[in-house]
Amino acid sequence: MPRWSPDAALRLEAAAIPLFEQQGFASTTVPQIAEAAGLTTRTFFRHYADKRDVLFLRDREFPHAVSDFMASALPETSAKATVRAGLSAAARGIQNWREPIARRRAIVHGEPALHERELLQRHHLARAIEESLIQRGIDAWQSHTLAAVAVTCFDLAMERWLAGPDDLLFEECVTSAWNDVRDCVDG
Amino acid sequence: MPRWSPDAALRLEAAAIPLFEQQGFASTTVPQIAEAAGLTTRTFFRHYADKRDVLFLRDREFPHAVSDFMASALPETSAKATVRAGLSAAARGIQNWREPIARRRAIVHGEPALHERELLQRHHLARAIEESLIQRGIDAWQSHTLAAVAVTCFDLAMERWLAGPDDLLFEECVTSAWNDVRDCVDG
DNA sequence: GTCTATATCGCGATAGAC
DNA sequence: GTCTATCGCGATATAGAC
Repeated sequence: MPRWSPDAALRLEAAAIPLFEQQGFASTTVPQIAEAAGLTTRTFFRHYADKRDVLFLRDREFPHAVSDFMASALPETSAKATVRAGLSAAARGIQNWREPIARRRAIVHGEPALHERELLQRHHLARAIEESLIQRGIDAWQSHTLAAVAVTCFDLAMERWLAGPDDLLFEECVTSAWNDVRDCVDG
Repeated sequence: MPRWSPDAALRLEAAAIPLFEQQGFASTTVPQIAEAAGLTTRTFFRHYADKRDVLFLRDREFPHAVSDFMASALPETSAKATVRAGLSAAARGIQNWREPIARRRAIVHGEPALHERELLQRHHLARAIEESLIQRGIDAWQSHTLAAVAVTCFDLAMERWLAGPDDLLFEECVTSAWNDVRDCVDG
């Protein structure tokens, strides 16, 4: 075993979230977070680019997960079907995480600086989807458009899911959101 | 005439943009910008919440312009038609500003911190559209969805417009982007 | 790990506009 | 006088340099 716990990033995240909830993001300092995690300020900034970043640890794996999923899809599947399958898979993957997601969302949406960061993360997700589609031989512009539509639908579905009852299936929200978008542009 | 020029915010913006272009955003300090505008650091922060904000002066009027336009539309016009008319009007409004928009875009997209801010601005725009639609009696969820689709299309159109030839009409790009989105969700 | 620059903001004072 | 925009000083925390 190493002298220091190897999960410093996770411990810092676990220390930060309750502090943000109790005192607010702005009035929580990085030294406070580091001390609560039993680490130093310097260590915090070695794991996270800035104070906001501690709330986006999980998001780092998303682009990787996207390219893994897209690479594993059957080559003959259409671009739209592939993307929809990916959205469904992502929806099923987080179905059991509603409560922590909602808590984190409350923090993020309560602070413009954090909201900004989340929107950039969503943009990076769109880029990952776009690149995977291009890898599959899809036209660049169509890939770009489809990726933008996908993240828009996912976001709409997320809002509907979190606003609904406890047993609501995220996957169904994705389908609803997709149909709503179609009706919007079509009707 | 007042002792101070009343356009302090504009002068700070005019001073900042060339500095960002020449030295980069990160290595330009607020005191530098203030000095170039003949003002003090403290004054900079009274007009702008942070250093990034100086690049988003124009965006402040966008939500207002949206609600003005939507309020002036005929009540019997459908939600979709109203939004599409709004996008076309906005497209015509900036048709002659391609070069400064492209320059500003180069700065913003070169710096993640600025890109973040732009994405938040786009989100506020979507909220403004959404609220105007609700004012017109449109269902809340449909307003939300339509607003998200609208900003997505506008953004796609902007990219296509800036990537195209000098005489390309932004309004046509909006139509193209809208059709592409429809084909994506429909096909 | 330590040191330091600089972004950010609170407070009090000032100077003209009306 | 009152109001508003500016200035100067100073304090703190982030964030990067060494």
